[in-house]
Amino acid sequence: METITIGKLAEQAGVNIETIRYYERRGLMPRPKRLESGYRQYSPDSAKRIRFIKHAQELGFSLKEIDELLSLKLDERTPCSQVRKRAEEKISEFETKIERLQRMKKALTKLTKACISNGPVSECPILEALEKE
Amino acid sequence: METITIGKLAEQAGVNIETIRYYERRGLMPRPKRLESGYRQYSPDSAKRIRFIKHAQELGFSLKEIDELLSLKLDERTPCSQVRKRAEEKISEFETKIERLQRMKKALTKLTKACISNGPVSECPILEALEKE
DNA sequence: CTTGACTCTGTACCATGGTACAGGGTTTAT
DNA sequence: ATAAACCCTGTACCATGGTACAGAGTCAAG
Repeated sequence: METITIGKLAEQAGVNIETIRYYERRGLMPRPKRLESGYRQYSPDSAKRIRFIKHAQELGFSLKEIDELLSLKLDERTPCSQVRKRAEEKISEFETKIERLQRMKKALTKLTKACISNGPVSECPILEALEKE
Repeated sequence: METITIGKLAEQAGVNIETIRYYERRGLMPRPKRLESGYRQYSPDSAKRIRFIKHAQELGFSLKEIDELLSLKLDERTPCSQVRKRAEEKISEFETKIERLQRMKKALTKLTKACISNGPVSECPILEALEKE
């Protein structure tokens, strides 16, 4: 199994080297094996984890929340009921976000249509989009 | 038309007074009319705008991006083609976010099912969720 | 066997998005 | 008419999520 250095990993994941070390300090990336020199060695799919973090941030999750998401897994130490409860909470957060994004999308779609047809549209249509709970 | 003070507005919108003044400085909230005393007067639906900002932040938009969203409207000064182009860009951003959230949701749904049935599931299922572009 | 590109730790600094006074004026309820 | 509860501006501070050195060691190509 070949391994890569932090520089390569940073390149592959599209982030700064310092960001990876920062995630390690925060506990978001596991502490990797080291060479005798102290150099970190990563498996190439560590990049997946970094990209996940980056994407989740773009969806409005904090690093703390992302940590919680990444910890959601079945193992011997955590009772299934607890895993399920936490997963279900997250699922409903996702649903709320999806709905809001869909409303925003709809509002802007309406705007582009009004635009083409020179039809009427409210002053700032997107503003209404997230209103009704 | 009745108006409200900044304190009432903050209460209705569920934010700190200072946050409203901060948004005003940032240009996210329009500068309101003032009483002779200097007190800001808001219309009650200013709260809508604040809630929009808060929700959009939860969806991963920065204040700068939110400003752009709020400026997307038809008016005399902006050519329709430009409004449309910008709206379409935003729409496709929304779509990317929606898709990613749906993948994450699916991954966790799978986890909860595996959980109930004691079925197999990958070590960290959510990690795969945002992978394939 | 050296030179350049890499890595290490530690600490300092930065941008964003607020939040918290201080010091002063205003409004309102009693 | 006076206290409590507001509001004003200005400036300082804070948390989060990085980013940037400094000073020192390591690796790999010529």
